[in-house]
Amino acid sequence: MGRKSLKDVRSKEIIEAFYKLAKKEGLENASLAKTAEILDMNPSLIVHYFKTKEYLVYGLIEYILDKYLLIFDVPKTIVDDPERTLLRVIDNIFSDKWNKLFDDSVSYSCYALAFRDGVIKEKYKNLLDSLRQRLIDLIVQCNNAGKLAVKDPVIAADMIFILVDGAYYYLSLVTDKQEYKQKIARYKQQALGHLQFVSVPSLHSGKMK
Amino acid sequence: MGRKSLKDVRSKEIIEAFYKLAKKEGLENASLAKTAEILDMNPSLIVHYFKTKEYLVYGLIEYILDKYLLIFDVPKTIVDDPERTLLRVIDNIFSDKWNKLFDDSVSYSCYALAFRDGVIKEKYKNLLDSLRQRLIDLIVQCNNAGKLAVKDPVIAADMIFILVDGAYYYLSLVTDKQEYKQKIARYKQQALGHLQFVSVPSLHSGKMK
Amino acid sequence: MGRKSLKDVRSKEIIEAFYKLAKKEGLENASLAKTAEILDMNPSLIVHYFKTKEYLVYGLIEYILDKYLLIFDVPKTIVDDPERTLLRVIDNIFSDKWNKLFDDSVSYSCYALAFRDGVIKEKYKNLLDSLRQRLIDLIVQCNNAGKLAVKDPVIAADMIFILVDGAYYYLSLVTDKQEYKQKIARYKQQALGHLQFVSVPSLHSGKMK
Amino acid sequence: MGRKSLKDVRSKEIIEAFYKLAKKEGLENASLAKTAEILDMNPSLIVHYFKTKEYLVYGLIEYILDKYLLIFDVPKTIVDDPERTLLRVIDNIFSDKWNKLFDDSVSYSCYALAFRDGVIKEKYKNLLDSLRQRLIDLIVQCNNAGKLAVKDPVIAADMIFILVDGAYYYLSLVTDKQEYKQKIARYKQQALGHLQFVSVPSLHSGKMK
DNA sequence: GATGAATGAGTATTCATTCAT
DNA sequence: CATGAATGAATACTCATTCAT
Repeated sequence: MGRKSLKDVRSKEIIEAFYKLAKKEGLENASLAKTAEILDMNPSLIVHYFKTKEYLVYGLIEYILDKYLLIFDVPKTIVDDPERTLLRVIDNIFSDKWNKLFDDSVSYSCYALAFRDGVIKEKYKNLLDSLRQRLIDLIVQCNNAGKLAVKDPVIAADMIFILVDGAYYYLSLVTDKQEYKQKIARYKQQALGHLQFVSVPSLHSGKMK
Repeated sequence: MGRKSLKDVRSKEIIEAFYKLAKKEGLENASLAKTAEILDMNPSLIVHYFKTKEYLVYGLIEYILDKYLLIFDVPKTIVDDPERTLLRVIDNIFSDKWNKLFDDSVSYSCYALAFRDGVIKEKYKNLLDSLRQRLIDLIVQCNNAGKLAVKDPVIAADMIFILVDGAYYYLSLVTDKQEYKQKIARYKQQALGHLQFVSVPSLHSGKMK
Repeated sequence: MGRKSLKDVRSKEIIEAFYKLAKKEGLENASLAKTAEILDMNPSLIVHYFKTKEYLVYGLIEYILDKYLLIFDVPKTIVDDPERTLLRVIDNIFSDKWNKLFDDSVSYSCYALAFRDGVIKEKYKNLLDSLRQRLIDLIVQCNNAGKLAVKDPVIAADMIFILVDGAYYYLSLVTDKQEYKQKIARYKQQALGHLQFVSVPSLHSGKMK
Repeated sequence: MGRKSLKDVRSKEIIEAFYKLAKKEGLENASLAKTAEILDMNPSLIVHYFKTKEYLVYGLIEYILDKYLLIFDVPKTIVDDPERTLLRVIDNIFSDKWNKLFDDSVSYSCYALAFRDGVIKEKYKNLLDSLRQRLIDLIVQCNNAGKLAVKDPVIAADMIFILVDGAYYYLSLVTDKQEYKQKIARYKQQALGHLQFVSVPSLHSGKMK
């Protein structure tokens, strides 16, 4: 597909610097000027690439939302086994690594923007729905393979994500490691409860990579 | 000696104007200057009462968090009946009025602040925990009254709030009224599922006001 | 003379706090508000005592200038011996203690004010002239006592103070202790050179307290 | 690439306006905003060139200190004659023009800053020392040319500048022209006294321009 | 593609001061 | 005597953006 244009490279560089900055100082304090300083470039150059700050924020949000899709990343070796894939996805969601992928402050700040910016709102809605859709697909596959007996995969997927979002909302405030571990395990169990396994699965199969 | 203290009155006035502004333009765009303009007062007067913007934000957050406790407001007539009270609280949580009490943008923006400000973080943690505690108390009362048979009220209360927070996270993006209604009903049902009613309660008692 | 009025006590308290503040943050950054905070009092109270900031500054300057007259403080035991008194005064001027009496930053800042404020200018002029006059008086006494043979006491006194002011101007920048000691000794010697002693005095007699 | 750099030109323009302002209203009342207004430019442009007010003050101090070196400016015609050059330098120092080069208020205000700002302190120390060094060099040249017989040029130069700084400290308060003239002449004579001329020089050669 | 000049609006905060109590 | 309310002007600085080169 040819080499990436300088524009793409630069743009990503800028977005990443902007994200880093937002992580450190809060999205509301992340400015073009500071971003440019980090990159040792002229602020006008950022404008050159993004036209306005608004577009840079859009870029940031896409950058963040893209990360969400990583929950569905599973080792190639299990990709053909829907049950193990599904379990691995659930593992991913409730893993530490997953939680660390996002900066809580930036995430909620971006989410807050959705309510005053239609473009952002749509991006988020699309993401949340496509996350659900992919989970639905997985459940259906498992159903078809006789591994699951989920009556309404749409509802099941929705309930699982409701659980996940509510779980992280609370967990993000929990500092005690023991408490955190205990609670996340419980939430995960609840999530699994929404999937009717035909036989008890080899739990945590995802770890066998 | 000294002039009559207007501190409480004025402070509340300012916080409310600040909140109104944040609702309209976003928390990150709500400034002391604009707030003062709304109130037709000098910006320095706000500083006189709040010292710095930070403290005004603290004030705002307390103002918002206080509203959360309104879920537990039930008519005096049912306050002695733990079962009806509990049902009414669940009704409150999933009611439209409740949802409208909060501005989503401001809520998530404030929540985002918790991750870079220990004081705010603590305020939120305290709130979320005291919400849970009050629900636990209610459940225990119902248990004692023989209306519920909840084995672990702590876990039940936690699970219900996880559900609520996750639910509103998603619902806040749902614009279609039909879809909204349908989903919220399902989430409510799930919440009720965490409470083991001894006999089927007269549902939606909350509507009897 | 009765007891000191509260007004005098308070005023002095305020001036001292203001001086302390100016020492720490610079005169240009010393404000009524900060001064009041140090004293844990209401800013309006300072205004109550001093009417405006200008008068507080006048107060500060008088407070500082009064300190200058301490050079002429000598032990009672030698006050009747003009030669020993004179030597002691010279000692005082070039002593460490003397130098530490003044904060350089505040001193020069105050002096700078003299050029845009007639009242301050006059205060300084009066001080510098009265310092000279007192030195003149001492020299004349010594002349009369046959200890000195200074032809023109007026010029001698003036030259000594010129030396002192120039010396401290430079010395205030010298951080090396060795260099400081060496230079101040030389300047003192120069100052003494302006006084024609009839017989070699017992040097540093001032230390014999 | 990039626009033509106006940095040097603009910076000087700004510093000069700032100095003018400080002369008129006092350094402590000289603000970026007022400076910008004088220049009919936006305050943020000053920040563009100086980053913070602190750096503008540094610029001002350098601007002032540079002026001091003008004492050593002598006509080309006498630059090869060390004795005449030296005399001319002494003339410069005690000339009216010299005195008028500096605004007393701004000078002492800047000097006051040295005691709370290491950078400024160093700048001043460097200046005072390099002034001394240049005078030392001149004296040594005169010594070598057999015009002077100064035993310790280092001390001589130091003493002369001590005299100068002390002299101007007092003179800046003297308003009576007659008194001023008389005193400055005396101080100059004292300064010359530190230089051992082998033969009586043609005094005031500096006036022969 | 990149830099620096320039703008103009905006920020939180500080200040001295006045006035009512 | 002392406090707190209130003002209005001022501060340094930041910001996103535009434009010339």
